[in-house]
Amino acid sequence: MDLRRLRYFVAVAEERSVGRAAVRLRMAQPPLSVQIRKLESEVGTPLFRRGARGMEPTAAGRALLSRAREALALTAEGFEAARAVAAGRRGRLSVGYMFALAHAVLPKLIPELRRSLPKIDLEFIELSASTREARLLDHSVTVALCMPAIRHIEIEASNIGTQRLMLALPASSSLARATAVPVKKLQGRPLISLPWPAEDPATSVVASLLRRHQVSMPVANRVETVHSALSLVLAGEGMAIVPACAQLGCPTGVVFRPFVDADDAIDVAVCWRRDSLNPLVRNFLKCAEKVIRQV
Amino acid sequence: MDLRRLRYFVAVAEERSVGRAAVRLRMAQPPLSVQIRKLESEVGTPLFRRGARGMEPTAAGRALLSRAREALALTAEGFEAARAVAAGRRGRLSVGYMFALAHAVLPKLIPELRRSLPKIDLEFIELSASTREARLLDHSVTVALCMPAIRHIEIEASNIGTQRLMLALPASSSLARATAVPVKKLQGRPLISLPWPAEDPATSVVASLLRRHQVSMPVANRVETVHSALSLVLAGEGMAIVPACAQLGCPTGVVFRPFVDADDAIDVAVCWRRDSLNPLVRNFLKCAEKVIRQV
DNA sequence: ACTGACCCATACGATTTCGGTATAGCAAAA
DNA sequence: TTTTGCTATACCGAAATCGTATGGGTCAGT
Repeated sequence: MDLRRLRYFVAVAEERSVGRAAVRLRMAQPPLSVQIRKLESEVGTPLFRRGARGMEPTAAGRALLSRAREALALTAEGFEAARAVAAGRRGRLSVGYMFALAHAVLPKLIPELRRSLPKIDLEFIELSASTREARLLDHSVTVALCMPAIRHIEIEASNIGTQRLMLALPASSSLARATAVPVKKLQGRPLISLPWPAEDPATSVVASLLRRHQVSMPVANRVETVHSALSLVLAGEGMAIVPACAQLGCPTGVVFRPFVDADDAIDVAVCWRRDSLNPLVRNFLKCAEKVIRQV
Repeated sequence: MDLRRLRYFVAVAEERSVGRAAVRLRMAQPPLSVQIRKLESEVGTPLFRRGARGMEPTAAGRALLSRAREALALTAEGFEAARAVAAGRRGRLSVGYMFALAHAVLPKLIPELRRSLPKIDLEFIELSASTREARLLDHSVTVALCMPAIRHIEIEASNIGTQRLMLALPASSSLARATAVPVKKLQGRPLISLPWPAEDPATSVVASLLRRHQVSMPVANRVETVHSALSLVLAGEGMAIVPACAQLGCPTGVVFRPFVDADDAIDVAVCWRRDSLNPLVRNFLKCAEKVIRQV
């Protein structure tokens, strides 16, 4: 059961001649003739009818022929598939993303991925900040789109862009009349807080913004997602400080204002397991960087 | 692209260990290790992650694995299919039959064929006497069921049984009152003739029967099939001398009577091209002989 | 009928490839 | 650290493969 013999067999069957098949296979005729006979003795039945004008496959030969062709194609495809997977052109890529980035990023990111990596098996899952980390660690997502990057010993991250922080507030609020708001004006107003690691000043851009301006805002609510925060803003529970991209797909009745005296930004990052040697991660990063630049 | 390497690869992937796979393949571990590395260099990418506890297929390895399994199964099946075709257990068998045999033979023959040759691709085509020969010669049917055998230089035949000749006549005929009819009584009565080769006395059993009894019957009509003959008998056009099996499925109003003084019979034969080395023919013959004995 | 053309089969020597034994190298468990 | 359990490398003998030379059979044309 040798694949080379099958290749020889297919060539002879197609050329209906050992001599012509030998030319096609770039080899001499006698060894090819020997291989065909070996195949026949291995199968246990003649595969060709020999005539003075060439060889004609028997019914048994035709039965083998179609399967031999398939087997050859299948192994060639198997090799190609292995190479494609190794190069990150194929495989399964599961992306955990946060809702806040959905409207801003996905409509550009997904077409770009489909274009440059057409054969991959792509899956997007919306996950809250806390579950993105867990799903990354248990391998149920390959990469995560985060703001900011997940900080964890087993997780590696790459910043692919930034989003300016803006104040989200009800359209009816008196602060909404100005096109930009001084940070000081937030003093004492209730804040809808997102689950950023407030303990770590380096990552909590909101906390450091307020601290730098010596402003304190009582936390009115803690929510998991930017989307939830905006709902509570609309409900009049308070204000939120969120990335600019949250404007897209935001309910009417909530308006966004930049700060007069601050242009703090939050990092947009792609995160993945440090031990994930999946080359798709690298290709995904390239696409994501290209897309984020355009946002 | 060697099938042996793929077999080795599948074994290693399944055992997740070169050593255990070597045991399964009944070979030593080092050459197996070499073959795996050769496969990897041929594909151009690592297929396993080597650890101290064994080998684990990479994503690329898994992509190849499923296709390698299929390719192996396909070639094994190809070999088996070729053997089955050679042994006549598989293939396409197209049977041309005459309507007169349909009711008597087919209900027993077809189930027997399906039972003893379950994998063959079976086709039954009703053909008139003249077309059976043509379709046999142009390969569009494999075998033909005939009464009597086709005589042709390229066609071989095997008699598998006989059918007694009987007189088919209208129930209203005066001759129908007796349970058996003397041949002499047919003198001068119109005959519905079938296209048997009247020129050749050896094959034309009807002509020889009449000649032996020195009886002559004017030919009222010539028809292609026994079925047509019976229709004309019913229509009062004359009488027909037909094989006994035509009684089955015969229209009411036509009765069959044996001859008092003759028990001539016509051969039932299976015919096939002399150059058709199709082993299915042999197996078909066995089935047909078994079935005809029971009729 | 004979001859030439064509094609497949066989023989044999040279090369490549493969499998076995011995052993080194390496990482995790004891 | 030592032991254990893997895989990888080195080398040699055996087997398979390929190329050249040649035999043998069939068909077509003279």
